[in-house]
Amino acid sequence: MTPADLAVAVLDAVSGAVEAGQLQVDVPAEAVIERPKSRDHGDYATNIALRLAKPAGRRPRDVAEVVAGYLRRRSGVAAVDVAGPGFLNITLENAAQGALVETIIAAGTSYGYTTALSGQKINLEFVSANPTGLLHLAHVRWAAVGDAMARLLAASGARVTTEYYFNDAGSQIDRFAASLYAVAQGEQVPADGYHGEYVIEVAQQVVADHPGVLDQPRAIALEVFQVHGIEQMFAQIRAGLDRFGVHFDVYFNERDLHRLGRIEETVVRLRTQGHVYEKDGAVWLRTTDFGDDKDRVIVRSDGRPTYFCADLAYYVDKRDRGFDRVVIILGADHHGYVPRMRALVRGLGEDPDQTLEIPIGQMVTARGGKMSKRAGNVLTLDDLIEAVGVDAGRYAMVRSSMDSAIDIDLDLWASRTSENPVFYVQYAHARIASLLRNAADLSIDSGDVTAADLSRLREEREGDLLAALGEFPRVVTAAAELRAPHRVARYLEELAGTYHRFYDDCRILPRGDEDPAPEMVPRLWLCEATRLVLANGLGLLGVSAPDRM
RNA sequence: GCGCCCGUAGCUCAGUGGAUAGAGCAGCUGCCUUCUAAGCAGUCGGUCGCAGGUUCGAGUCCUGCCGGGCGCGCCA
Repeated sequence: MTPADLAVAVLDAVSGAVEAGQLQVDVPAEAVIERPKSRDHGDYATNIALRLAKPAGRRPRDVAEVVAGYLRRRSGVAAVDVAGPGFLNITLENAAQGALVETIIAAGTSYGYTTALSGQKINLEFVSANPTGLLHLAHVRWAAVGDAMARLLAASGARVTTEYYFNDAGSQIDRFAASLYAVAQGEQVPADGYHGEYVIEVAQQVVADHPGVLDQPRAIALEVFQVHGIEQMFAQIRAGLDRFGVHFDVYFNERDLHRLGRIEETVVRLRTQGHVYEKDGAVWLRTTDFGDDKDRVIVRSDGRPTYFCADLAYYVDKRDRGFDRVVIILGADHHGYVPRMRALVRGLGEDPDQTLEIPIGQMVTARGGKMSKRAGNVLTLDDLIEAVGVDAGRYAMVRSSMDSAIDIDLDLWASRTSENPVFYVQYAHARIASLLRNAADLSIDSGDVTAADLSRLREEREGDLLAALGEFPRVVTAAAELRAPHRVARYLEELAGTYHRFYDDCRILPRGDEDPAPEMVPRLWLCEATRLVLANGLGLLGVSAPDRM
């Protein structure tokens, strides 16, 4: 019996009481089932009586007694106690608990997947770094978090498209081209230009690919450096993300918005809706009508649209492509962008609470390891991969809440010790894989899971492990709904610990020439179920689940 | 000045209004001739920044204050 099954049972009990006239209350849509921290409080607990007491006009403990009476009749439920202010503490029968293993084995790699978000078509944009530099730590964080989020949303039934917005037009690009040109000519990079060794490398490559470029007039040379410099930067960025295991469904070029007239269309649409005015030769959007703290320029006095204007057109384009939710992960250094974007959505006559979501992630720093000089004084994606590897890099980025600024200790994440959380989790997986190999070497046949006597799983540590495994689908759903992949990582760390404690307490394979214990087969299935959950969870984070370490 | 985020054990951080606030690391004490000790057990450690409020119940929600991070451009 899973917590979800139990929630249904609890609601059925409430319905039964209502139908029998013992309770006058609307049956709620959901019941909260939680795992009590203390084993004395049963396998599961629900606060349903506390929630129903007020609408029912009864004391919480009275409601609890009534519901408990019905719940006790449910098969699989061994005991129901009313405790404290009115909690129901529920103990399951061993067989009902053990049956979870069968559920997990049957679901296999899709255990944890739900339909919680089915019907939602979500566009998830992240990273979107300008092709004027290498990806640094903050970009890496959004890459890891965004990719995990995409996997979580998909696992919860949403249709997800991941997208990287590629700014290949505008003043930053011009500055980048000017920097390349200056370097190629052996001149000083302009003060507002780009620095770092990578600028020199790119400039040299452009010159190598286009030998006559420096003999061309300045305007033409700048164009060459711009087009091919961006091309190279973008190739490097994509290659790096590839190595990191992050693959976008769509790489969207800002240029296409210009080329296809989408920006013009958007300005016209906003003008028609009366949210636009002219001042000082520029075109302004009256975002203050919709909660922004100042109005925003969308077309500059020289006639060029602002980046913000392109962003508006991009949002409209996503909506036109049929996405009912536009999610954009941004760093805290861009959070000022949120109110104006929301204001725009209102200006278009849509409700930003329904269609737009901008999770803001706090900044990342790193210490330890050796710092790279290649990009100036910042740590790049490649530096991180070199320092700690892909698995540890991704895990380090994804295990903390986006709301927390993090400081990555490179020495810790590079270490192959228990200090390193990713090894702790991966080790549990490898340990199980090793155990299952040994079982195979001993020619042990576990048969079919449906034939195993799973009611034999009645040790306390077995119960703890079963309960932890039962939590997984809810953890995945919550992580998806709250856009909080770190919850999966924390859960896996707990699950790994619960497994290690089980392993320490419960012998599985026979020693020496002992005969196999009757618990052996059910325990082997319990191990396999745990291995599946660890592998599924790590998979959602984009981290490998090794069979050997 | 205004806005967003953070403040929880010595350190790094979990904790979608529920019971006695947790984990890892660091410190101390134990456990390997048999399934991976990259593990486990025990122990030490807290006015959940401060003060009010809402609630049967607040680390969690509201208000104010203190401290830190990040923003507030016809840059992104």
